[in-house]
Amino acid sequence: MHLGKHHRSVDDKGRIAMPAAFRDAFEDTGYIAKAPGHHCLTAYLPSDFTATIERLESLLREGEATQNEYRQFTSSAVEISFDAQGRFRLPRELRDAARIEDSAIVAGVGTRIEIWNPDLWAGVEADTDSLRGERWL
Amino acid sequence: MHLGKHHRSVDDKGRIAMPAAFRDAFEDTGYIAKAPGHHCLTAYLPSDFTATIERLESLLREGEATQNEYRQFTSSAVEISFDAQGRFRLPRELRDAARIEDSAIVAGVGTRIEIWNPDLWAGVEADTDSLRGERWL
DNA sequence: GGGGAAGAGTGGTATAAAGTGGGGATTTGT
DNA sequence: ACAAATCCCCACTTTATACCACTCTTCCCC
Repeated sequence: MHLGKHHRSVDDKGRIAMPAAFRDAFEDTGYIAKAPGHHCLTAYLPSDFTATIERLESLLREGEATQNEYRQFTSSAVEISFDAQGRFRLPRELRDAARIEDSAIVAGVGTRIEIWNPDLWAGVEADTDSLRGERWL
Repeated sequence: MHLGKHHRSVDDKGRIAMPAAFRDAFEDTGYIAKAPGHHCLTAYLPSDFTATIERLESLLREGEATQNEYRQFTSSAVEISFDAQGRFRLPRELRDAARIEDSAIVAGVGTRIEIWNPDLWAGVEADTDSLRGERWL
């Protein structure tokens, strides 16, 4: 369970410090991919990533997902590792896809961790139309 | 598991640098063939290639594949080797088949590696109709 | 409350590796 | 024998990786 929102600088080499709250969940590596249909990235623990891939491959065999869907997800993904300071490197390709420049929001979203452009994240928080917490609080 | 998208130049000798992320998976050689039904090429590790051939031959015996299908796949395939810089040579025949000229996209697509004309790859990424990630994220 | 230690976040530099281009010898085919 | 293609080096540029240094906050412990 990942919780909390963290603002992080992104230096000119694309390095981002993984918030300490999330860091311990990763052993040495993790995976990052574009979140389909959203303007953000998703970070996965190794076990979560392989489970996700297997879910997608299963849908592919059943004809419930397309080859292009599979191509987009796998080809956007990268394996990450951490330096001695707990930072990982976000390739330019992924930074561009999520419009991330010199800072980012790393947010724990329950089952997953998302990485956002701060301005786009502000849009998430500004979206109060769909708030109907009375149904689940 | 092959992941990530890499843009590569193709020089006038048809040489392409295999992305370092994939290179280690190949020992000394590999195989490249036309991807049936798609406008791209597929690169195989030696073990994956023989497994693919055996799968196709099995389908052939069961009458689930045609001799022409078998002819097209096997005759399009070439064995590749790598120079000291990690590059392989893509024969003109295959470059023409995939409309590859002076640059290419080499993409890790989970179980396989694909080689695309950059413009045709852009079409893959533009295909958002089939994106329904909420089903497997 | 003050001092010190530990951890978190940020920035820079040096070294290694990856990617690219080209020359020239050798082989292949005509 | 000649032209074209292929192979084997070498050289250069860019990018990634490892390492080191500094600041700031937090948390103890005295």
